[in-house]
Amino acid sequence: MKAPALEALKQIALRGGLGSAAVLSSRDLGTLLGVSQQAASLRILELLEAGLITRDVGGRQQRLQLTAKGGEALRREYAEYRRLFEVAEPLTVEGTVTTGLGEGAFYMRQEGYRSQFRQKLGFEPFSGTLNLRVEGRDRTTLELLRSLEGVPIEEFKSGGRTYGGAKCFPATLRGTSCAVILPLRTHHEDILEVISATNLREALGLKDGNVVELHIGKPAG
Amino acid sequence: MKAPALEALKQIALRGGLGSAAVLSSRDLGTLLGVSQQAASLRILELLEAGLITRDVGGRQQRLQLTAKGGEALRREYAEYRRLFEVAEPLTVEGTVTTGLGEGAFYMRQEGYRSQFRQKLGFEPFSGTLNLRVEGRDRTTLELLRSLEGVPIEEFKSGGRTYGGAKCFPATLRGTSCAVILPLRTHHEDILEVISATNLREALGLKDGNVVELHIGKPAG
DNA sequence: ATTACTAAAACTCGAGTAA
DNA sequence: TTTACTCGAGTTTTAGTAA
Repeated sequence: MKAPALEALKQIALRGGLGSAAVLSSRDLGTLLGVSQQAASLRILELLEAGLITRDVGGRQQRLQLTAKGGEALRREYAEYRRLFEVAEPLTVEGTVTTGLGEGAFYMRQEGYRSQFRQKLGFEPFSGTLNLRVEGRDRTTLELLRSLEGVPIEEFKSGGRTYGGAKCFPATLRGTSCAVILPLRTHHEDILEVISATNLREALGLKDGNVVELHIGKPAG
Repeated sequence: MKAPALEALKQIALRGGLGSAAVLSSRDLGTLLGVSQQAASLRILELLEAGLITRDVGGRQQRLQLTAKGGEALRREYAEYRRLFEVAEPLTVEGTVTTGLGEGAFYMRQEGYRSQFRQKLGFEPFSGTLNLRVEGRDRTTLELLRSLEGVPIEEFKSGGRTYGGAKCFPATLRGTSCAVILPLRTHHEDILEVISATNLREALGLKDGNVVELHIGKPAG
């Protein structure tokens, strides 16, 4: 997609075309873009052709609205900017301590994972995970983490079944170094699993409902 | 600024040119942008000309780095995308209490402003402003605010001079309701001015260097 | 008032190439 | 290898104008 078209798409979205229809003449769009009415008219035709917007030319005032495809195009662009500004600095996530189903501990006992943690994170993990529930705007940060590379944990087979891959992000929790682990095939839950060399719950005296800040340091792109 | 130049600036930033220098030949930049080496070379010259990047052509490998101006340009763009996808939730900004030059207090004594605050914000403002310095990633939120409408404060004339317009955003600071005021003709400083019915500095016992969280509630698009 | 066509001007691009 | 110039081809833009 060409840059001028994306710019036009963004302006239509800013004028309300993302969730609803934006009333926007080609002259006004031209003014917003700093080009002529004719050029803006062309932009609109291009966007229609590419299936990024729909139009309703009701005599006097045309109404422009982004399609799902158009919204996705903007979201991809947005993700690049987020990567630029949110990843450059350490990420902080606030989470509420919760008790999981115990599967975390089951996976943490598998040697196929343990050896990778030793090698790639540099510590022998305690055989249990600390589950943090993430809420509100911090969920955006969780989504961002999912889009980053992190430290790859490879999948492996053992005892006739496959253990899926994951990615880790070194972090600190109340000064204790640890790591966030995200399964590659995630269910997009709002839960962060934290592993550490020690039993974080005991070492830090954490109870269900406690709110903690997790600092995720400079993850790789 | 033209869209292709912005695109090039973004790619340089994504390759590490935001905080540090990106090693990036014009051929590689061309590949990233989907244009020829020659066109990418032109882009670089344009960005240098506009003062958005600096370059260090050390023989074999040129190093490109964004200037403060270049970083700001990207941040403004980012703010527009955030406006599209994130405005639904209340904004939180962290700021450090600082002492300004006292012009804030001068403006706050002008009846032309005071009457508008009474009418539009519903309180009689204390004749002084609390200056908060905003740093790091929160500067993006400041840009986002600048791109929003807020409560308009009209310009007016008095005593032979013109007092410029501004916009306000109702907010709370440590539970005390207040408002952020942004001049329309801003110098893009990293300072937020906060007004309130009370002397916030005294009422909350704030001193220079104290860090406070400002919650800006659901600003209008 | 709109949108959008035509034609010409103005740009931008990439090939060739120099340094 | 680099970067970046010239120049012709192709593309985009705008003014004029129709519908």
